[in-house]
Amino acid sequence: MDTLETRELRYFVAVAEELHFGRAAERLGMAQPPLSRAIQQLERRLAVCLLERNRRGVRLTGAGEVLLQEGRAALDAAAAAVRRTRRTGDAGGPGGPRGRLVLAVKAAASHELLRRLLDAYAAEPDSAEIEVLPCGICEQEELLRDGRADVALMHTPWNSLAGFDSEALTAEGQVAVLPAGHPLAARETLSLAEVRDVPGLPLARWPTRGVYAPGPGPEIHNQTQLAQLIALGRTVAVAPDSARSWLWAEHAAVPLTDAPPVVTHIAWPAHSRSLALAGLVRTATAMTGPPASTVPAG
Amino acid sequence: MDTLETRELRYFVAVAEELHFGRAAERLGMAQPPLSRAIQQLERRLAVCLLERNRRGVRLTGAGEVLLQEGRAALDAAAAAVRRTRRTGDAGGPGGPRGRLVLAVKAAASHELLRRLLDAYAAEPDSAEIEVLPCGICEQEELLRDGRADVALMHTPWNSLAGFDSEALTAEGQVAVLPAGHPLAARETLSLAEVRDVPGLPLARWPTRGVYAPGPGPEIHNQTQLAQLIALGRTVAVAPDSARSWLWAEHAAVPLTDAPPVVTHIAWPAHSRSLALAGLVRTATAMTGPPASTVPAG
DNA sequence: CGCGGTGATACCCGCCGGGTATGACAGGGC
DNA sequence: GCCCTGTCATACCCGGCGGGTATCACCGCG
Repeated sequence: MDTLETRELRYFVAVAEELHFGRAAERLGMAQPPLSRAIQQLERRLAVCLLERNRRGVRLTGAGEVLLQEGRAALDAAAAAVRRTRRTGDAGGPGGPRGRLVLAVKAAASHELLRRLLDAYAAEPDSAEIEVLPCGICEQEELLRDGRADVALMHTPWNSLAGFDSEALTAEGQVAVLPAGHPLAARETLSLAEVRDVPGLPLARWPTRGVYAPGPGPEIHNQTQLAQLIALGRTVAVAPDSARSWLWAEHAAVPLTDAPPVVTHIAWPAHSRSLALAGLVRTATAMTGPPASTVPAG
Repeated sequence: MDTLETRELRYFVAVAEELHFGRAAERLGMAQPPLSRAIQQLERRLAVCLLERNRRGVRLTGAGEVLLQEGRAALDAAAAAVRRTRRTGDAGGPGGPRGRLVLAVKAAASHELLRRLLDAYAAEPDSAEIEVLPCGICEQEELLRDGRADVALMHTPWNSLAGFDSEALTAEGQVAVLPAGHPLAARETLSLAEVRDVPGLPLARWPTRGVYAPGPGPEIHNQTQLAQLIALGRTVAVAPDSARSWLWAEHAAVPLTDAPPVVTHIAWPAHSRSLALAGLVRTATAMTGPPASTVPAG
């Protein structure tokens, strides 16, 4: 009628991502014919054309693009429902997830802040157990959406806070991270423009909101890989001030004068009602200074 | 395995809301035994106890409360996927919902702003058709979540922007709306405290984020009802300045000195990629003054 | 012109979602 | 104490449909 089963969404998303019925069916662990039929039924029920079948491949229509986007969100929501329910079920007790709270943190970022936060929260009366889930660059948003995490530390402008509740915690400047021997490493300060076009030293690219900007530099997936590439003199990176904590001897950090500040936020799914989460957020905001910088949404 | 069908979510949400298998089954248009079995299967698959069956009724466990909340969100997301896909499918064309855009507006609020916005947007080159969906107080959030609307005008602090992208448009003060003959109606200004305890004239209550605060005053569901009750001398209300536009002769408006300002935002589901929506938001922000007041989330 | 690779069709089967009938059990009225 | 009522659970059956296999229709290509 006017409701979609998650099975149908799963099927469509698979096809829309693969743009190939056979591969999609394989990914779903099923045969191709039933998948074709399911998609046809879907299109008939929605009375909408989702895919354009040219011989040789498949393309998405406008409606298909919308369903891909919205369907992913719906699947994430369903997965989140399962995960969060399971998590609270383990520990039991009413009033939301009381026993365990999964905190997603970019690996090796916000290290000092994280330590202080965990210590301060553990000292609170009846605090929940915090499981720290280290994640790749820019992965926090996905983890929050699909329920693998309950709360995350995010860094604007790298992460997007869209769709989440959040509180700003701290702000910091940015530095250029260079090979120690590089001529620019001796400078007191640098500008973004200077760093951007160092001859023979392309700027490393990491994803902003999940997508890599085009450019000549290498695509960075984790901080170790980045450190190595810099140490090898293959790239230069722009990173928040706190990155100094993981620099090697072969690295040099030079403050940037005109880079936007990096703001660390604690973020969680909108409308979360967990007591444990509320306590953690209260601890975090109280710790990093009173309501100097809070987000208006609330 | 580790995925929930929307059917199962629908069933559980019905039971969790009714707290009664028989009534829930009736609401779902099915018999009670299969519903009982479905919920049992659900609990077994999640390996979590969701309901506490005392003889004489049913109660939610902590996990059950979480699943109710998350399940509603997932069902909304699935419904939104259907609705938005259908809407764009009608008009066809790639690049997101191009043909029609549904704008949810509190009936009779922001009237002047709305008119200007619609006029300005219609004047844009290749603008989409805007369908205005008038809605009850505080209903916009639900409409955006389940896809009945694509974009909404919201008013903090009445509405919550949590979970949405938004841009602030205008801010205005608030006034007390009194029966014209009332002694306080002659005052130049009033304070919230003065309005709150006028003898024999309890403050009208309308929902903040969907829930009514407790109090002696009448619960307001729409603006006409409110206007009538005020005119009859049964209640007094606090309303934004623009409410003056719908006042009757029997009403009087007195500015409040210490009420928080009401900010009108244009809000839309996070991560929306519609070109038409982007155009509307651009028009709205450009119209109400340059980037004086924008929300940081991007 | 045959071959490979695409998605669609035809057909069959077994599972499971749903219905009906009934049971188990507790509370309340008399 | 009794039975009656209202609740959810169990037992059993059936039909639909989701999924599999085999095959077709079509096109591009060497």
